[in-house]
Amino acid sequence: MSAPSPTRVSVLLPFPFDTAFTYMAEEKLPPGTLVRVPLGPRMVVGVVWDDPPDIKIRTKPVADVLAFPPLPETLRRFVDWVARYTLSKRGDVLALGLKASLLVEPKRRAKNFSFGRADISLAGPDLSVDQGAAVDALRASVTAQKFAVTLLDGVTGSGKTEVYFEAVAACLASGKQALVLLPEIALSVQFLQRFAARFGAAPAVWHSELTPAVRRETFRAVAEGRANVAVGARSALFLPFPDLGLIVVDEEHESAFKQEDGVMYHARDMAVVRAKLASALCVLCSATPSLETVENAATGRYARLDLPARHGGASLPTVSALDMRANPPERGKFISPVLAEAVRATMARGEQAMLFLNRRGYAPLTLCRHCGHRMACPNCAAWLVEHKSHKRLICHHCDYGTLVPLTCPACAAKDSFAAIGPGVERIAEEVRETFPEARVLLMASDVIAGPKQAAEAARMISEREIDIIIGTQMVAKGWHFPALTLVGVIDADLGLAGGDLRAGERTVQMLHQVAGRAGRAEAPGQVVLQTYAPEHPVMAALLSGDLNAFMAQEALQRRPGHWPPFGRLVALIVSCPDEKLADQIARALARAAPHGTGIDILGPAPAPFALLRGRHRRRLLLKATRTIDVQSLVKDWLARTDIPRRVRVDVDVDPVSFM
DNA sequence: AGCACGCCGACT
DNA sequence: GTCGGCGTGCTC
Repeated sequence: MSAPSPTRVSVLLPFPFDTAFTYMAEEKLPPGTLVRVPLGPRMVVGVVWDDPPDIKIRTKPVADVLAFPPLPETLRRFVDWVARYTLSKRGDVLALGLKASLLVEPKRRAKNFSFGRADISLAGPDLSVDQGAAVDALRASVTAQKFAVTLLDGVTGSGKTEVYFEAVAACLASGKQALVLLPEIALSVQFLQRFAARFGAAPAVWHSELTPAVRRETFRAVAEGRANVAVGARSALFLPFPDLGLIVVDEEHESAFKQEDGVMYHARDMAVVRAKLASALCVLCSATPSLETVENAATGRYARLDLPARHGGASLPTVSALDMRANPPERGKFISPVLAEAVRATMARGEQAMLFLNRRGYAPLTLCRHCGHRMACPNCAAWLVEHKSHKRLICHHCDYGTLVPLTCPACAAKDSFAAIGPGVERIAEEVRETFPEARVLLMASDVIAGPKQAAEAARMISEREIDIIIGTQMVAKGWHFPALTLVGVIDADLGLAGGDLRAGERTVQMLHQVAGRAGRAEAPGQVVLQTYAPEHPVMAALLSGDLNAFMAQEALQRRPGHWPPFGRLVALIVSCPDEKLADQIARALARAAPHGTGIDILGPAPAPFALLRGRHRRRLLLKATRTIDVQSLVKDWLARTDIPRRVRVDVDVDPVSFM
């Protein structure tokens, strides 16, 4: 027996360093061990990493070894992988899971903490034949304990959730842990109730609004295996599951899975990687799967399960396009008389109607009738949006707010402002005028700010205290309201303008999801799309309900130019408070850009928000064929370009939003 | 990220 | 004469 002798250990710190630091330890510490180490004048928590320690550098000693299970190897490899893929620093990626969960010492332990220990002895629900077949297939995959990806494509209301709950049950029965990723946790009160009904307990929940104490307890419960199932937003991928058997990504097409700042990763894509590293099953669920996933299923990389019919005898809603050129609303109004009549008829039957407009506030533009001045944000290239509920003009990009001025700042005219265009507040106003007897509920993020309000809204609708719901995309998904039979889309064309690569795909997905709120029980559903372009392929797809044909058409358009998913994109966003300098560096990057077969450089062009939070932005796009290693290309590209410190270059691998 | 150091403007 | 602004650089 030899006495423990001091050794050097590599420690990755949750800060913007790509390299692990080397410290001196009393004895050998296995990789994954959590340690407290000195960093400059302070003490920080880091993780012993697998890199060889630096043998030359001067070291400080490890201060403390934390009593915590080592971070699993699969998580460490995942952190390395995500960093390499997104061109981020490994420390930044580590911080996604570690930050605010272990670094802070809570004053007291979390009260009423639920560990997320699901009870798998409870009986599952009665399933339809389709559901049963899908459950059997998923059970077989999850018990195989091998990496695989399955697309679960089910129409809205087909009971996808019940199906993947059975996959979760099978995973837990085999002694492994399960993770369910959802796009928005705040709205999942209904979801958590369904989970509790199936498993007899709430799952461990993970999202950005948790208090540090709850975060810490959850992190530990997952690491120790006491929590066997977690439900969370994208960063739940970085929880330290020692024995992960299943990842479900619900609403996999949702762009909310893409992190748009800091480490820019797509949680759906990284879920597949996490599953691969853990030899687990990954299930991607959607009624409107992304073209990426559809293509992976078509080429056989992913398995595919379909639920083509609604559950419990409900039928899919009928969809019609309302040509606004032939049926215009009254001057100053936005609801066509045809849609108003449909709302009236729905209420007369004692059913509920929902009007959807994906625009918050009262009016998206405030304009001086006298001189034409438009109220714009001083920090961003964006108009200020009037919010009557707050009596303010607000920038939706930086949260700048100001009172509506009494006189025009440009020409000093009094009371000269006109509200141009509708937001949901304005639609609510019109509805209250048109249907004074109706009980109206507005659902938008400024009114429904948290899970409590969302739950109360859901209760009011379920208990039939509401006749007409007006909402933004917050109402589009996940809800199940049996008495809701009419969905009216105020502006179906919104979102199609702008030439974004995925504008059509996104609009189809969102409107199909909203449409899916109608007629989920016995009473048949009806959807009315107000549009000025009823012949547009997006409308045609929604009318026919044949989304597969639409996606096939999308694929046909994207394939020849090697647009995603048939090629790869990397966006470089150059930003600087000084516009000239931003321009100059963007042009320097363009000159230094890589070239060769299969590589295209687009730009520099003003980024879609050419001014954001006081920074001028330019964008370059690298488009490459699938076999090209874009990460190395971009790394070298940045390395040979001189970038002054005041200029920031953000790299977005696989950008989703071009706005 | 955080913190120290450092060199220029308007205050007690 | 100092307090403090945040640009720059460093942390094993």
